[in-house]
Amino acid sequence: MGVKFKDITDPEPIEMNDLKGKILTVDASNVIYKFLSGMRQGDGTPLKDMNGNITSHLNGIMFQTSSLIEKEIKPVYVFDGKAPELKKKTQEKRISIKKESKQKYLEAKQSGDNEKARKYAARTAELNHEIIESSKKLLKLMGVPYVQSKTEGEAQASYMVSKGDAWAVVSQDYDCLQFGATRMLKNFKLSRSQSKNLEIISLEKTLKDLDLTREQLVDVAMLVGTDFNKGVYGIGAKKGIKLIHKYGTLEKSLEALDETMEVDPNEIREIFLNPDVVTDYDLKFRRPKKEKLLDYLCGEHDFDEHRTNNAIQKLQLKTAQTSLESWF
DNA sequence: CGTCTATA
DNA sequence: TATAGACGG
Repeated sequence: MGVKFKDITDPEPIEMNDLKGKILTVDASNVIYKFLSGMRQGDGTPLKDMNGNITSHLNGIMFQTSSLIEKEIKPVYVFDGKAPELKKKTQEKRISIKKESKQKYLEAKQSGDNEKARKYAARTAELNHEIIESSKKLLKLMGVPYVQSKTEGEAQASYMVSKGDAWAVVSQDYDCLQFGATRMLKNFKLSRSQSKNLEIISLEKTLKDLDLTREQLVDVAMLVGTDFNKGVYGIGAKKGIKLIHKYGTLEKSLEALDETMEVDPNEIREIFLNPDVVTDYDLKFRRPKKEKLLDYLCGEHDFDEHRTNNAIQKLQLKTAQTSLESWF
């Protein structure tokens, strides 16, 4: 879920058009999860091919990415590696919520309550090996770059932005700021109220507004609670900032509160400030493999040929231009 | 979630 | 041009 920093950031509105020509890093598990949970029919059943394979994620990746590239926005997908040990508790909690949801989904479906069924079905979405591998295969055929992180996708995606190799990270998760992303885009989506509430948060502005260093922001996060520690009961973002302003560090704040932390703060600092990242990534957009895409999506997974061809066209249009750009 | 279509 | 609904696989 990330840190609860909604109240202390000051996002600025931004238009989809302003992203023209920009490379954006996207936490792949994040978007794939959204496709898996959102792209369902009335009773909560996801999109499937005739063999029963789930295809919601392939549909989402294909049609979202092609539309972005048509708008000259270049998404780079960043896949999760191994999560830090400290995240175990957060992960276990998620698994138990998933189990509960599965039960409630089955109950609702049994009783014919479609609305409830759909709601709980969305929470049962699972990013298994097959989902991840099929997503990577599709991206490769599309000519869209992806990066396999060693650690958390969010950390790698943020690192690439901090290096200036990408312009912003697409995320709903404030962790990106602790990870050092200079810009994060919130409410990024294409359909419906597109760009209606698209927002950008600047790390520099955030730190300046709050009068904190990034190191101190991480300390505030630990007081509030992160995916890696529980946080102090009763301390939210605003109180956390006051404490760090007053005492300077997490340790001194804890001492003043007469509180202790269950884990070594330095271990969490390391996760946020010095994550194990890949540095030799390749962000080149390539020409889509048209025939293989048609084979894969229409042949293997029963996608509509006309719609698929349309999307491939959008990919081709821009890749032609982007490869041309690289000559200058 | 994202597309296309109907409707005003 | 903007919004609502049906559908995608």
